[in-house]
Amino acid sequence: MSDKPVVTRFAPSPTGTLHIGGARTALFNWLFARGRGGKFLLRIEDTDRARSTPEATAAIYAGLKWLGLDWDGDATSQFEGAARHAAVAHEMLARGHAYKCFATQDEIQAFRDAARGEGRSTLYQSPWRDVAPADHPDAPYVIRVKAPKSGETVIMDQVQGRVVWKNDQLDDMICLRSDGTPTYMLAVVVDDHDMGVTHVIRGDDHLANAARQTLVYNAMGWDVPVWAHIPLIHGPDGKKMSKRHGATGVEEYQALGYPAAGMRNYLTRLGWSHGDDEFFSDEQARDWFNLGSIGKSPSRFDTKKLENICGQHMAVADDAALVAEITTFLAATGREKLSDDQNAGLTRAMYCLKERSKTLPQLIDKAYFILTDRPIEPDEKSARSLETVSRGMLKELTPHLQTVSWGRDTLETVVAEFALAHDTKLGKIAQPLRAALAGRTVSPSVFDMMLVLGRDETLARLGDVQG
RNA sequence: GGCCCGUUCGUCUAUCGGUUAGGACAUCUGGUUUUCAACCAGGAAAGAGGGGUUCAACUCCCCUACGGGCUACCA
Repeated sequence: MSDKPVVTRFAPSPTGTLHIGGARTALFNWLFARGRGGKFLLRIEDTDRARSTPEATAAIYAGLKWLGLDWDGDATSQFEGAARHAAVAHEMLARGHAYKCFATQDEIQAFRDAARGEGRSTLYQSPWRDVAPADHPDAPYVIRVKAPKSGETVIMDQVQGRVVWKNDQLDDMICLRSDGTPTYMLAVVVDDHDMGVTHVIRGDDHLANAARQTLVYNAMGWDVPVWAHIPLIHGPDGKKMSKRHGATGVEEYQALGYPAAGMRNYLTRLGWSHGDDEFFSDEQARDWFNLGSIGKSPSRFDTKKLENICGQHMAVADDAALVAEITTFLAATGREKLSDDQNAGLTRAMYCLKERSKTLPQLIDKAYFILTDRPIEPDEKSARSLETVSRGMLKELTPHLQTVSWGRDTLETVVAEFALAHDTKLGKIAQPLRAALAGRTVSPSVFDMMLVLGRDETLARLGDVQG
């Protein structure tokens, strides 16, 4: 069983956007499969017709695509397998591992109320469990599994270890509803089995379900998959991540401009470790990822660390890839796309932009000088460094720039000597230069801007502010 | 209520019976600097509490506290 090719799956229910916790679950499944030459499948758990929406399904696809988590084959719909699920329920019935229960929901509710009132277990004990078919009424029924009354059910979990339940704690859960539709508990097992899933990696809110689902595997005589129940991601206050904490959906992080590579790295490291390694490539993540190094306790989401990791990824990213990522970012956030000239400029400037930004918006902000055309309209802050004295200095500096050879070293030398000759600090001349070139107080180095802009454009911008 | 899971610096984590309990982010102090980012040097910062087991426990066992999950004809 361990030498079978790995098959993992991500099985979200389409009732909202792709939650950050779901994204990490998907990521772990993807990493595990991709690192072992296995398959990563996507199944949409849409059996709850009332809550499932096509928009949510689209959001899940979009979120996974943004994160770069590609799945094998087409995504499947759980709902479409309803007939197959029902057939399995009836097969369990035929095998004597399930039974028809004619209890009404009112009867069950009354049982639970009474049980709770008396402090007994609220697990429903159906009176129909051992009733012969000949004595069945002609009435609506559900199909329940026959949970063993004694002994125990053991889950060997790659993250949680060995977890044991006394069988009398397991209820005869419903597999087929009275309207003939399958419940989630049945459908997951059938689908995972039919899809050949070898490793079920999911949130630990499903840990207890694993025991109940084992009943179905056993009833059908199917191999139980390898389990790995991973702890949930919490907000900064340790509570389950929710809207109160700010962004919860991956599309929000995309809109905030976190690069996907940084997001993957951060999410991978959240709850999983490989010694002291914090910053790594996708390739390393795939090679290193394993189930045994997943932590057992929930981890808190830390935006500061996310930013730090993202900054490191941007700094080493390929220039063209970053330009492409910015293009999709602008499109995804409904902003105007860049012109060919702007794209070319951005590409030329990328070397000095990427190492000073942690998010895409920060990078775009610093790229202002290359994305804007003359005449530059200085913002309020930068305008302050363009008073009379500064303008005079720029005017004096200009001739020097007309003749110098246009290279980083020579430019630095010229400006430094100019500052020295005027008995002033480099900063005193750099700020007005920055204001003239970028119209902002924050930008790349003035020398980098001059190089990227070129001599003509630089001189033109300097001329613009000299009045 | 019942069952199950968890608990190392503020945060993410390393450690898998013997360490001055390590790293990273954040934070603080210096330095560098042309703004931002970065960089260099240094500081502060942790084993929830209580019992065991052991020559030795963060590490194994038990109890308590706290946090979380499940307990649906939801997924």
